[in-house]
Amino acid sequence: MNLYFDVILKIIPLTRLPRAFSTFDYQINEELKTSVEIGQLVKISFRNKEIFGVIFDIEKNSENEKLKCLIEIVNEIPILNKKQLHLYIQLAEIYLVSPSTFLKMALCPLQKRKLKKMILKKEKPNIKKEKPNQEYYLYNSEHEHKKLYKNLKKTTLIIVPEIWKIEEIKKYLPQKLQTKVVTWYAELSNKEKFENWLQIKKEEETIVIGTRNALFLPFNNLDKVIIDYEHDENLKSWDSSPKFQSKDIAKFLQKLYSCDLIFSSFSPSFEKYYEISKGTIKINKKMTKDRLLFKRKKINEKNLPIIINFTNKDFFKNKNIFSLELEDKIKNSKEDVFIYLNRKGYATSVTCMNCNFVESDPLTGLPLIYKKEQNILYSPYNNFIKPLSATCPKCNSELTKMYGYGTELVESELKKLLNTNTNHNIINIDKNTDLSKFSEDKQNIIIGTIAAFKSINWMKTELIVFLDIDRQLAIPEYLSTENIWHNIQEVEYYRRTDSKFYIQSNKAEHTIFKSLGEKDRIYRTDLNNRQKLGLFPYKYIVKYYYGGDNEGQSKFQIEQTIKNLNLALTKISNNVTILGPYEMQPKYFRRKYWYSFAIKIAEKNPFLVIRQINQFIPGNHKIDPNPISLLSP
DNA sequence: ATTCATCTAGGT
DNA sequence: CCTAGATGAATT
Repeated sequence: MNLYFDVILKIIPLTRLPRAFSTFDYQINEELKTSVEIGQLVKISFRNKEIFGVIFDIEKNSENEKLKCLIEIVNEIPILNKKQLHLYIQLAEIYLVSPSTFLKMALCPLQKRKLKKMILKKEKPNIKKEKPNQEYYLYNSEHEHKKLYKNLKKTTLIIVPEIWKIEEIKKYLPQKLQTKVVTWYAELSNKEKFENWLQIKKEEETIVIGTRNALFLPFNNLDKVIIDYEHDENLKSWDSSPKFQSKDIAKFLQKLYSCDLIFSSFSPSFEKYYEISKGTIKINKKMTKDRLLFKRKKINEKNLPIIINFTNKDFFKNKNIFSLELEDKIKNSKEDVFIYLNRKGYATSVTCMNCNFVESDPLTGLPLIYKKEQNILYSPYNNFIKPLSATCPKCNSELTKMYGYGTELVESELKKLLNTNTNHNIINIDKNTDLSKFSEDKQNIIIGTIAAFKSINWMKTELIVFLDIDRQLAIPEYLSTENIWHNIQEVEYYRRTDSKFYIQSNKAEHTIFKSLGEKDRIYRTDLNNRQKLGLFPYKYIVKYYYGGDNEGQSKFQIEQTIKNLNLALTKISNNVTILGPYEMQPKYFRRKYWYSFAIKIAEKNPFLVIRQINQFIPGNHKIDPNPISLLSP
């Protein structure tokens, strides 16, 4: 074979690889040598299999190494440009994954056969904007929301937090633009992904509406990126690695394509409120003289949510979950009712009313969950099971009772309350919603978690109830206040103006409830608090964590890392502080013991610092920049 | 990560 | 002696 030895191709294989692997070296034969280019899609032999790869770099082979040979160049026109490649590499360094992870997200749907037919266009040099804009679009109604999508042009990427919102946005577009829409979300089949991917590559002008993974598609050019429902936690990849926040990635895209960037929502995130009030991001609304973003409402205004004071005593003594007032409202309702709970399951924990003892898992330290069918307590994180005792193990009091409850208990209580033979239809919604359960002619009473929001027919709903908001307020995460706030605002945004919205709580004095008529208050109070504690958005937080086979080793490992990092930090930046080490909640999870620490970065560009710091992080550690939870792995 | 080879306990 | 499952090394 006629091998060409003086050139090495640095190739990123399109297969999932651990963090430590970035590029692999290949050589190339004489006839292909002249047409080789950075960014081309190529076929390589990797682990005795033929797979695709992307040429990342072309170097001189000074060592005269013997290497495997490139099989073929799939397409002469590069599938990614240098800037895009550079971004994926940069992101890989930040999120501690192999570059192949991001390349796979960009090029995931490529299939062997069809590829040969693929026609790629040579890139046209874009006329780049002098100064790309960053703006906030606040909308208070569907009408205002639609306006955002009225004058879309060229190529626009719209990111929404959940799949079902893709269709919602699509309907907002003018008719003639709707035909140009390409959607992108994980549940598309490989075939659909390939077709949509091709369309994005081929067409000069497309409008892409998708969930967070659409951020990594290789666009030829981008005019505008819109992050809608900007307050929503699902814009964060919180459950799978790489754990990116879409809003962070969008800023990288703005640099790459020099496109406009719009964040929008009916309920701005606290972080964006901070930016708006600081003037770092422009907004489409005028602030008042007092620099308030929202108009104040009179407390007696009929459409404000109503707080029902429901003390622990009511709950324990009556053995009831509804206040009398609520029972009355539910009984007298004629149209749909939506009862919101923040978690599913039967009971969350068992507690003694006398001595406050809580039955907990000895391993994780977390409260055990009561399983009605077997009358047992169990831990969801391991196999720990324990029968429920009638008396408190600590003080022998008989007052051991459930605290916290799920949709099942609400369902059975509702049935008691309403008698079963009447004209209503009780629906318990979990993640797998069956829309056929909804009745057209009967009154629907829907019990659900946040997942139920998409199934509610708001025009038919006259009563909305938040039942156990106290439990959500007790979650020891700094973002929990903000999340509850957005939950309430989501109802406020969607519900009919003549509907009633009741919130049952034993913390009626909480700022959240005081803020219902003057929204700016909760933003300022919570932001003040975050400033004091040095949290986001005042400091950029990065969580590092590690799970080992035994507790001591995990703790030691994290302590070592912090030690090394402290030494390194003197050279990197003075504006970084370390929080921890601390054990995670739950500390035993997926057969590992988890320890963690977090860093707080007070720099304009935190990602530069993160890339430097990551060099001192061992390969077995995980990273979560801008986390939604500091405690859980 | 995933593959692929080697090792091991337990059964025939 | 065979095999399913476990363990571990290597990927250009």
